[in-house]
Amino acid sequence: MRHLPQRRAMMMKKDKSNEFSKVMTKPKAVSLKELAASLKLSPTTVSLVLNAAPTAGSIPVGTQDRIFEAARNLKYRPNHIARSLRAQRTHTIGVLIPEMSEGYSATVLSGVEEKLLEEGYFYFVVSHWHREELIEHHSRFFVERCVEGILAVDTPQHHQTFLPVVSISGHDETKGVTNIVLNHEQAGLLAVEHLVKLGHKKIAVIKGQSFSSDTEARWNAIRTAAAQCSIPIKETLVSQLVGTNPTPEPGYVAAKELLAAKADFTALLAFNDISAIGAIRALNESGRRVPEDVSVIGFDDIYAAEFHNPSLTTIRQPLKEMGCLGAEYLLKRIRENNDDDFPADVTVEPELVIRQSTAEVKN
Amino acid sequence: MRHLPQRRAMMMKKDKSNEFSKVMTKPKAVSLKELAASLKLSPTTVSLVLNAAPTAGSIPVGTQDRIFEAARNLKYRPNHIARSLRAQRTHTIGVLIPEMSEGYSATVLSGVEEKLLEEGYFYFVVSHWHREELIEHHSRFFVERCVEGILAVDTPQHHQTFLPVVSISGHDETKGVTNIVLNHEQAGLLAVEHLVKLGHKKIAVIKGQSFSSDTEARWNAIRTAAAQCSIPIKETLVSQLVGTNPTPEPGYVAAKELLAAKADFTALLAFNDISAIGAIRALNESGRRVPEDVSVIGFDDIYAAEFHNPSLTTIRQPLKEMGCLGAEYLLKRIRENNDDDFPADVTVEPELVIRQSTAEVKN
DNA sequence: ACGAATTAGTAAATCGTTTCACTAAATCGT
DNA sequence: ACGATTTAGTGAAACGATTTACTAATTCGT
Repeated sequence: MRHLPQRRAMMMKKDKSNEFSKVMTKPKAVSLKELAASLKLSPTTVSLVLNAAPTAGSIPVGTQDRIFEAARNLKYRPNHIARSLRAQRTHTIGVLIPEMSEGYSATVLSGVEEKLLEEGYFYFVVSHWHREELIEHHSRFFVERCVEGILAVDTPQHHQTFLPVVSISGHDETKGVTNIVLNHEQAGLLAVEHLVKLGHKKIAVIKGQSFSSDTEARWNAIRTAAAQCSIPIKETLVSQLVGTNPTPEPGYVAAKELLAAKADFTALLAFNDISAIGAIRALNESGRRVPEDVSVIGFDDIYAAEFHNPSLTTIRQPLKEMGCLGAEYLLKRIRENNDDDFPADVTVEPELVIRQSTAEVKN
Repeated sequence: MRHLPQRRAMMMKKDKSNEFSKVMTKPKAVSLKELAASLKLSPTTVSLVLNAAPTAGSIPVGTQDRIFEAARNLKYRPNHIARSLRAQRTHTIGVLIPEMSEGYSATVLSGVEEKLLEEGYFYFVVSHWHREELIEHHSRFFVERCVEGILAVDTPQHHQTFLPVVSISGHDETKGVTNIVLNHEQAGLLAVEHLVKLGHKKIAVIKGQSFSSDTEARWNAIRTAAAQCSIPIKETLVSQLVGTNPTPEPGYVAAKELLAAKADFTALLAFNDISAIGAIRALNESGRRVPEDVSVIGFDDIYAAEFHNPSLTTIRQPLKEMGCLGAEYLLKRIRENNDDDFPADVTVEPELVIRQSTAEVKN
């Protein structure tokens, strides 16, 4: 009397797992051990064959085929966690970014993803919103999760880890960290020369936020380039982005400040495209047209730049490529784990993209 | 005589690990076993105490303190991989997105990230570029990596997995999948009513790409709303986005088509903000001003919308909130692993954001 | 003062792989 | 025909945690 209901229950369960209209009830992935048992072989043999280990040469082709077939039939998928634990390799890296929603990090990430997937790596992303303690906190989690390396995007270098680190648009001289950086001198020169060629002499500048890694380098490059062109930047024509708002709003505010100070300029060099967009809004509101009254040039060439109105003249950074490169160097470092003789810097070249936001100076 | 050199060696090693000029030489994370050994306790005890297991009540406070102190001193961090293997819980989920660089997915992701980190979860993201085989391929990798659930963003639902799945802006009736969706009817109504109130009667529409999950629902909603307002959409005033280009380019092309067909319209309902931006470009090029000659309304309210020129009137989708909600429901599903009685849909409300790209119809 | 309950732990199994060190049987060389 | 190779595998120990089921010593209740 006892086992009858039980058999019934079993059958119902089985039916259910075949029934398509019902949610599958955990088919519970098949393990190597189970696969081996079904073949009446040891897990060792199966593992060797499936991983095409050199030792597997001694296993006859017939057996190998049986193994492959069974693996396919039972839909065997090796458990990556177990494998990671045993092999002490997770094929995972951690990526630190300031925040996600604005185009810069996202574009870099698309490059990172492309390269990593090619090589069988996955990645965790976390945003730190420019908060020092979050950077540290997340780095620790990365270590706990056994990532094999860290990619820091526009993120100041914390305290050093024993993990390989590659930094994209970082400017830390921390020993052992490879920085993927733009040739800022060239970028500054391209921007300033472009404006000078158009006849501009009164050039205003919006510097980046103090926490942004590129701020200093870009500002220095612009100053140097301006000096070279004999039109040094006037102190009164310099404004700076403040706050962590990732929208064009800080650029808007910075331009408003310039305008409020009755600054006299015919061209504006914004820290990046996002802030250029904000600045254009401010200029328009004050009755100045871009580019007729003021030429505006941005940096980065994010997607929005091309389709903004007016479309943005900008100094293009190859963001996706930088992501690719960052991932590539990090993987290289992970593989050859000698930490020395890795380049401290890898430089990529900027490109002047001329669109509608700059024009010859009037009169 | 024997232990002296040994002590010396130990000291040197210690010095080296404090030396800042050298790259740290793999301090090799300390394991539970080592920590336990250093305390002359068993791993069991240490584990129990550190995890505040109920059984740990019987361990005297003094010992507990010793354990905590040693853990701090040796910088013990539990190995998440080992823990995952044993507990069969990875605290990781997989997120599928079409692609990263454009604002939509990135904004959703920022919501996802926020919620997940709160709950101690990390996530893998992968892009499928609208390619069916990549969706399947990545899903398999997710299973291999033992993610606890999958969040599909604007991604058609493949074959069913045994993993919990929550879909954001998906429209599949796959059993057991919870969809986070916009109230499309309301969205369509808001858009159409807004234009009608401004006096528009000749309304053109740019439909989304055929692969985009929202395309059909949005189109139906718009048609229904227009019919309700007694200004049915004319076939000749409908265009559609084509191609996977994530920039405004498809919108530009779609608008060009409308113009080439000499379509007569005073308002344009674009599939989303990105395509609205492209469409505005096309309209401007053909000499039509926005909003003076043509009113344009977008969908989504991505960051770019507010600062575009003209700023975009749009139907806001709470993208970040949808990300949050998606993560929340997925986690809920993971925790209570009864797969039934989960909502098939969770609806969020759209909001009309009036900016500069729409205006009263002329004459 | 005796058994019961509590205190303070520990040993060993387990999660799913990989891999090192084996072995038993068959084949080969001479 | 004998030892040496090769063939076709296997057993068991990792990897670093968690957890179940113990034990030995002490304290408690009566």
